[in-house]
Amino acid sequence: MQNRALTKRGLSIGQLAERTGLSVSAIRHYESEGLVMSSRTPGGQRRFERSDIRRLSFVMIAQELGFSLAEIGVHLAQLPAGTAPDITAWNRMARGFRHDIDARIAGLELLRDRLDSCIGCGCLSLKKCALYNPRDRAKRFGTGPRYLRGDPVSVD
Amino acid sequence: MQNRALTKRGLSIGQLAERTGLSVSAIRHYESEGLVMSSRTPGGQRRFERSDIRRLSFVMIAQELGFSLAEIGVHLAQLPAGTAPDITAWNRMARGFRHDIDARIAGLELLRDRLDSCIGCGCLSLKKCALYNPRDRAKRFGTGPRYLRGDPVSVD
DNA sequence: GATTGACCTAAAGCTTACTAGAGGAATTAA
DNA sequence: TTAATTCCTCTAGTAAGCTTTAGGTCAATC
Repeated sequence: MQNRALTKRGLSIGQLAERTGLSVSAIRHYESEGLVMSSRTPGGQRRFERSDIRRLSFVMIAQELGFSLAEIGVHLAQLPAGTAPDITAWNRMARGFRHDIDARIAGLELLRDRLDSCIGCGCLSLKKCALYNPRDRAKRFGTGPRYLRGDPVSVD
Repeated sequence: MQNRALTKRGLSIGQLAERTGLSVSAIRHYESEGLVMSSRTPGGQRRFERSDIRRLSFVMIAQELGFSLAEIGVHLAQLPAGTAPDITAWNRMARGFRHDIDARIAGLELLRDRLDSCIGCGCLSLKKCALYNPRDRAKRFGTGPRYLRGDPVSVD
């Protein structure tokens, strides 16, 4: 099978995998999660658009930034599905995403600074420490169940 | 059972849970991962030190910053186990941790800036884009399998 | 001394993000 | 046309970080 050629209107899942560096199974998974869509050949095989390369590249970048697939999906939902989004659509989306990134970084910096002034200062009392104010806690990254309680916590 | 009183030399797991805001099961899990240690009563129940409150608080903070339990364990391993660490030990540990936080934030900022100049600029070509240089990719946060290939990726 | 609540262990379940394998059909190169 | 690929759909498994449940024990109070 040729690497470069488009398989008669559209990319096969294998070609898309090669272009993005993702595995075939990962792409199928992303499709099942609604991050990309595909049409089907009469035989039932997936065909993707060229613009899906960019879509999936965005997914990879956003993941590296610590966003979950669900969060990424929210942003991608702003782009037209099926057709190649134009510059305006991409830019609008990118701006919204950048906003989220900034918020995430700001949250990290805040926690870092608080850590500095609480544990780093040597007081060790942690009493009334800003770090333990649950209301201000930055949202956790990563996956898995997070049943962190919002209850006030007493620390010596 | 009294909330405030120490259960005859040491905190029970329930008391520790109450003080930290963690669940009992989470603390048991952390112990199984080596993040805290406990002694046992003649009857087999766990007893923790007061200093474990701070230890677990540190775990919570570090998690919120996006570190895995394994990574957190590496930092905590520098503190003496069983006894309350002194200010010097805490500060040494906090400095090392702060270094990791800074690295993490720097990585995020780098990716953010690259996103700006690649997707955000409107060029949409992504050709030779710095973001797709796998060597520079920041390590992903979160858990789960990451089989991101290091192969060069071709993007239209 | 009995009851009640806290605790114990061990095993299984849940979520996210995938991978791997089985069994079979569609494409494509020769 | 045939053989080699690639692709398809399930189903099941993996890792991290816990929770839940089951069946039973300990400890503090009435």
